[in-house]
This record gives sequence, structure tokens and C-alpha cells, in this order.
Amino acid sequence: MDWEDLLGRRGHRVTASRRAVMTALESVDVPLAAAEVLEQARTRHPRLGLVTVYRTLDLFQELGLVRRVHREGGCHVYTTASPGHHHAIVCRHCGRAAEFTGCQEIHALIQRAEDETGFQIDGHMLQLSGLCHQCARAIERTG
Amino acid sequence: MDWEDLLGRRGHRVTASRRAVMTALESVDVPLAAAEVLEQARTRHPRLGLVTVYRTLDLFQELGLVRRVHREGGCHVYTTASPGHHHAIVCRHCGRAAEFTGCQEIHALIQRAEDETGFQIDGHMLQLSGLCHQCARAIERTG
DNA sequence: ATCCCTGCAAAGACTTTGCAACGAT
DNA sequence: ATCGTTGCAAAGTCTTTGCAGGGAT
Repeated sequence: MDWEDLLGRRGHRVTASRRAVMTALESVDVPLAAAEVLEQARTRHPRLGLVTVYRTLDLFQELGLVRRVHREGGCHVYTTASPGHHHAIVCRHCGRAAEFTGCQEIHALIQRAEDETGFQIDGHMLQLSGLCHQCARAIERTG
Repeated sequence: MDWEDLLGRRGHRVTASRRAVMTALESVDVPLAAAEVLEQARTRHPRLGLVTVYRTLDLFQELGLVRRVHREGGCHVYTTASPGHHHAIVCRHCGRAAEFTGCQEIHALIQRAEDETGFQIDGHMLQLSGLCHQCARAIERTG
């Protein structure tokens, strides 16, 4: 089912703001903070405000359309909650992102974590950090 | 090695504030937010201020004495940490936390990701979500 | 036309910074 | 005596709330 249909069925309206927020999240493969969603979404809908971004992300999360995860440094990031899932690698220097799919290794780890802790684990979010090839070389040169 | 010795060796001082913070964390088996640490610790050291709690928790975290984990609702909670690299999992329902050890599986995944993307990866953030044993059972019973 | 949604401003929650006094070594 | 540490106040970051006008249905 399309997310616009879902909104309609739950009595919510489909607006330009909401389309812009959803498009922003769909256009990148990295989770975005609210302020980053705003920046992205304003390219399509310049009148958009940060408050609306927060409210829209809350709504989308309630409907299961996006997932809210924590980021080191104190703010939350939001990502589309597609059933198929991906992991992101973000360059700490230039922000370039690469996507990395498949997590057989993580499933094994989760299995072990469940055994060790007794928790029933139903989701995971892994983000790798480091330097992309270009930045790693540039930094090597300049010391 | 005792944490007070560790502080000394790294050039940090052992103070009443730091003892009060450490005792507060050790006295409970649930992770505490900074404000909760303050409340606890003031029973032993009434002059303690919130700023010092934050600074002390930061220091302890750098030294690997406490672990900072995220809690739904926007603030961080701190818990005493056993040495070594761990990941924390927090129960989505009651907030109880557990640690699990080792991430050989992640290292294998990182190796593969480096080969595939050309990134030089030097860190990872893994967040598991789920329910602790008690909450999983409670929810099962109530439907 | 209805009433949900939006943007602005302001408030709120959590955390960090500046600085002078204090205290562990 | 030295210099790391503390507490207060103030500032900063992230997020939520109040309200009147605007837009989807």
C-alpha cells in the first residue's frame, strides 16, 4: 500500500509538506536528522518549517512509515522503514555515503546476543564510520 | 584495577564528587540519566551540581568506566561498564539494559564492506532493539 | 464549509561552556 | 604551590507547544 493511501485511510491529509519530507527521506540512503530533512525538503518546498518536519516525522513514525533511531552526539535521525534493509557507511570527512547490503554476520551476532542477554531482539541498526577512499588518501598526503 | 587507581594514573584526581557519582551508578542495576545520578549522589554529597555530574560521566566514559546508552524519550542514561568493547541493548518497554560481548561478526562484515566500498572503516555503531525477557513474557500474556 | 495542518515565536528539556573559587596532590 | 576540579549562571542544541491563518477534503 502506498503511504499516501495509508494517510487517507487514517484520516490524515496528504500535503505538500508531507510529500517533501517523505521525498527527502527516500532520496538518500542515510538516516537524516530533522534539520537535515528540512534542508533537503526545502529544495522542493521552500516554505517548509522545522516544526512541521518534527510533526511530520512523528506522524510517519506512528504510522510505521519511518523509523527513529539515535545518533551519537545527541540528536535523532530518521530513516524510511522499508522492510528490506540496508546499512550505511558515511565518510567522517566529506559525508559521502555508500550503501552496504546484507547482514548475515549480524544475524549471527543477534542470535548470540539473544542467548547471552535473554532479550528478544527484533531490530537492529548498524552504521559504520570511517573515511572514503578519496579522503583517506588526501589525509594521508597532508599528514 | 580499581577505578580510583586508574584516575590517578591518568592524571585525574579522586574527589568526593567523583566518588559520589560512581557510588550512585554502582548502587542500582538500572542505567541512570544524569539528573537521576545527581539525585542519588546528593544523598552522599549534597553540594554536588548537575554540571559536575555531566563532566564526571564524560570522564568516566572516556576511561571506559561507564557506558552511555540511549533511552527513548530523548536523554541518555549511564551504567557502569565492564572493560572491553561491548554493545548495549535497552529494553524498548521497561528500559532495563544488558550488555553483550564481542563483535567478531561485525569485524568480518567490516572487512567485507571495506573490500566492497574502498572505505577505510574505523568505527561502528550498533543498536539493537527488542524486549527483555520479563517484558516479552508480560506482553505475551496480556496480548 | 469544515477542521486538520502549517509556520512563527516562544517555551521546554537536556547538555555544554566561561569563569572565579576551591581542594587534591 | 600547582593546576585539575567544582558550582553557578548563562548559553547552546534539540524538540515541543500555543495560536491564528491557510489548505485538503
